[in-house]
Amino acid sequence: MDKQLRSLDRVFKALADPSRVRILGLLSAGEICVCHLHESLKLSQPLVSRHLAYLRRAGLVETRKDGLWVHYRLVPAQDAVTRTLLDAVYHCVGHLLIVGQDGRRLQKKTGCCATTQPAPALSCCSQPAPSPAHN
Amino acid sequence: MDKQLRSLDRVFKALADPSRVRILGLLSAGEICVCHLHESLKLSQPLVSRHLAYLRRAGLVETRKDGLWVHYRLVPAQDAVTRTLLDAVYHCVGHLLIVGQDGRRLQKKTGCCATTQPAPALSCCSQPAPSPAHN
DNA sequence: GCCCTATATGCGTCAACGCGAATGTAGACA
DNA sequence: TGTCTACATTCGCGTTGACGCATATAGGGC
Repeated sequence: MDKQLRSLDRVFKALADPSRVRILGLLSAGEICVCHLHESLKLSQPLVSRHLAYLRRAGLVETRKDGLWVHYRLVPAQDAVTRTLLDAVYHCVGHLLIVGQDGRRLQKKTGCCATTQPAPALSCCSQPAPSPAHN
Repeated sequence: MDKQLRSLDRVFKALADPSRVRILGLLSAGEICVCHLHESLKLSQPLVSRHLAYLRRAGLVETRKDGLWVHYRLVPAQDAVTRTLLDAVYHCVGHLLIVGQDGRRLQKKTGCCATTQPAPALSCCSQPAPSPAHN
């Protein structure tokens, strides 16, 4: 298969699961450790860990180890085309109500290992936004 | 599951296959009948038909019957968020070399039932573009 | 060394896909 | 009515993926 197409396909396949989309929605605000992810998403730890492994294999996230904790963060897109795509994806995911709820749950847990800043303002897409992440 | 999330998930799952991505790449230039699609893509007719059915179920394409022919075209996104996303997707897909090749093969067949106009100029994403669709 | 916590990974099961091959259906035309 | 063309669908098989459950690994503190 074409190399470009395979690369794009990896991205789309990584996005083709609602749990992974929610994970990316949280990560688009900054790096987060696994325990905060699985608590905020109300998903089991092995499930989140496997989805994170999938995203890692797809090249969408990378890790930073810090003692017992592993912090996940988004990987900046390599080329301009992918960057344009992922910008739009993360932007749109930020509009999801459920991601806003996840973000609010995350903020209540934050403090020990997350360095999440409030989600960036989403100005375009004139749409009833979930007024993300300000509980 | 959240309704918004389920809707977005349908889109991402529809994109999670290289054949469907190529189909959408061709359709982003205008409506095309099934026979031209499967010839341009060099994929079997049943295979293309099934992927088109998948895209139809996902709400990404719609059909127009014209005698024996069935013309497929993209469905405009319902809400602003999805529109932003799909604009970026179709734009990026248009940058794929293989989609440019598909488009050139399509142009050679066009004449009887396709109303394909040359792909719209892709100006952003400063990237070695496939200089799409001008054989 | 032991134990605890955070994370990752096997294993088994079930459902969803992807695809080729064959077949079905529907419209056009004689 | 028969036939041809364009398209859709069914069947069968192999692969991938999502998930729960259990278990392994790895680092920190004692």
